[in-house]
Amino acid sequence: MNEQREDRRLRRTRNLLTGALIDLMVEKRYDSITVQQIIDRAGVGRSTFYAHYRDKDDLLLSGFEAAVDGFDAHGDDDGTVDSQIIPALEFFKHVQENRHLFNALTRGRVIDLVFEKGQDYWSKRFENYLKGLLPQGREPEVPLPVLANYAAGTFITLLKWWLNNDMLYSPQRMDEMFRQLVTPSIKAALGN
Amino acid sequence: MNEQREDRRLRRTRNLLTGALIDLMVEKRYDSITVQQIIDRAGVGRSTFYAHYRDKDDLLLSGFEAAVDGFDAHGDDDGTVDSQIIPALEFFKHVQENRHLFNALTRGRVIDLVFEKGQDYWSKRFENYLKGLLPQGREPEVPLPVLANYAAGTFITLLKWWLNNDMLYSPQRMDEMFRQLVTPSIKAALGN
DNA sequence: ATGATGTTGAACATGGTGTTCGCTACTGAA
DNA sequence: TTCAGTAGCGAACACCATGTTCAACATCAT
Repeated sequence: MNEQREDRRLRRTRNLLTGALIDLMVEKRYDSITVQQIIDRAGVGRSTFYAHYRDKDDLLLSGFEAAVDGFDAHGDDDGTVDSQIIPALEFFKHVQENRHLFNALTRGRVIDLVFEKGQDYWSKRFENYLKGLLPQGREPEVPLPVLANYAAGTFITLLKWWLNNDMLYSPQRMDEMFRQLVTPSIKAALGN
Repeated sequence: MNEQREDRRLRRTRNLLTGALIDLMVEKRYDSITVQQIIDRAGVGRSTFYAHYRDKDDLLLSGFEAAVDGFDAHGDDDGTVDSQIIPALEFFKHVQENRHLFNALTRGRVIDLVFEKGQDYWSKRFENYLKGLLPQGREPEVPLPVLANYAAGTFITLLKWWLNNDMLYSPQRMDEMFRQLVTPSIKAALGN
């Protein structure tokens, strides 16, 4: 009940701060942004900031988590090599919807940190998937961990390129490219 | 003549500082390293540090340039799709020889900055190369800029994986994998 | 109205940065 | 060997960002 309400002021303050940080990240490198600048831009008191967040990084990650919330892999199994494991289309769409945040992350040079986790996660899932796909007793031409890391890395690379080029193509096209690039290599490496 | 001499003390001090920074980067994140820690470890006076370098970043980049000096693409043309453009084997070898520095860069989370430049450079060269390779009037399935960025990105991804896994395989094997992964996709995208 | 909770901003302690300067120690050349 | 020139030293300093504390004020539900 009381937690339910959550006092609109709380949410308002957090939104102001997150918005100010994103604003600033569009303008300058993340490391060069000071807490003072954030609270000035947000019109929020200094102590209020520290009542909500431990430091600048905390604010950043909270904002990011909020934006990623509500995103969960759907796993539409259409039979191709990788669709369930790396839900590329879903993710491209999601990034497009939150382009403001992701652009800021890119400019602020924090995107690497964020995507690193994603790459690890997808790489592991993909490796398990490939393990099941490989015929018994057969050795792939490229070791599975490398192969999995390659696939996840390609996805991240495409995502970065897309963000750095004003999302020139549609999410559908990007997803298509991802598969066009990764599928031949995977098939060749697995030996069929 | 006078520049030739260069007082051994100068070089010694610089080596001490670079070494201390690398030492520290092996232990902790780059941003958490202070100038004080560097000069303590190096046994060098504070003012001496600032006489040589403008700041921490300056020291880092100088050290990196020094290590990359003496490396230049050989371009051994053996007829496969990419050997001249991205001299992967040469680079894997070079990284292995300077593994100390590259490991430190990786742990210090600065590697992204350094490789970003490399990826841009290779991507552009590769795009030009592919442009010449494509039959007149034919459209590739994946746009050339994306394709080039993909190839350069794959190389960087492999390099990072290699560094993060104790250089498990030989430079020759890594080079081989790079080609096994990239070649099928390139061929498929170019339509042959 | 009242208590609970959120906000404010000044003041403060702390710690890193980069500069200055008088002194010492070493170097290479004659 | 001598000596002028150069490099290194480190204490002291001004500056600035961080994160904490606190007393006063604002807002809301009941």
